[in-house]
Amino acid sequence: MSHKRHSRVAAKRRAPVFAALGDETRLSLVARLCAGQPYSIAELTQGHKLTRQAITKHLRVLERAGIVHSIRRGRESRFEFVAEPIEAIKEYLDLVSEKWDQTLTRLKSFVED
Amino acid sequence: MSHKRHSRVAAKRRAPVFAALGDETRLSLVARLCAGQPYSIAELTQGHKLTRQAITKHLRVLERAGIVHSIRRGRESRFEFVAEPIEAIKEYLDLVSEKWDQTLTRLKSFVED
DNA sequence: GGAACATGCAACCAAAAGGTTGCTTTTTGT
DNA sequence: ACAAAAAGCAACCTTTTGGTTGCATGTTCC
Repeated sequence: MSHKRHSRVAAKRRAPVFAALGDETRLSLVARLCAGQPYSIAELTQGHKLTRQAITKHLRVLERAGIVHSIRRGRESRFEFVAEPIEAIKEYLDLVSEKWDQTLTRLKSFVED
Repeated sequence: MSHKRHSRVAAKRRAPVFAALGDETRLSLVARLCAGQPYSIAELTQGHKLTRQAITKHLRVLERAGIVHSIRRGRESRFEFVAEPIEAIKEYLDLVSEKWDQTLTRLKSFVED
């Protein structure tokens, strides 16, 4: 199980994760959920100007991207944060930065010649 | 100029950056561009099944998000990578992870009691 | 000057996104 | 048993997205 292969497989799943984070409302949901406690839809709707149904849709988007996970508990469904997908794209962004930094370094040494 | 204020100002710009990365085609463009050299639209179109116009649109999306920057040089417009926006969302994701880790730690110590 | 190249611009199109409203179903608490 | 709470389901609407084709404009180079 090479690292390379791992990131290749994960590659297809990256765009949806970025896309899921590409919305202010969903970013604020993530901000609340990553604090740890699971929240019900009704609770998560609090503070937003949107309807419960709209929030539900956003939560499903996050869920499809794997960023969040829901379990029905009684009459409410509780959503909780899942760290892996975000860790994965962080690693990806690290690669991008690294690649860029290498370029800068190379450029600098070229100028210094 | 507090750190807090800096990230508050940047906050509005975060979602568009994530959104811009939420597409396979654009991710692959970023992957090419972060290697350092500027590329023309025609060059960036190579290897994609899409038309030049489609690629142009994707590049404009990246540009609006600040991830990329274009300068007209003669008859071609050369696009080059800009690192800041991606650095910014990396920092943001670090905060999310950190918040989550704190929760795990708190949870663990609770269980241990 | 004119052919070939690189883009820009615009109209158009289908599908997806982001919302809403309205109604049903499941659970709870008294 | 029943009212209220929480969520699911579905239809509908508007705007955005991702793509196309067709044509105009600006540059290069011989």
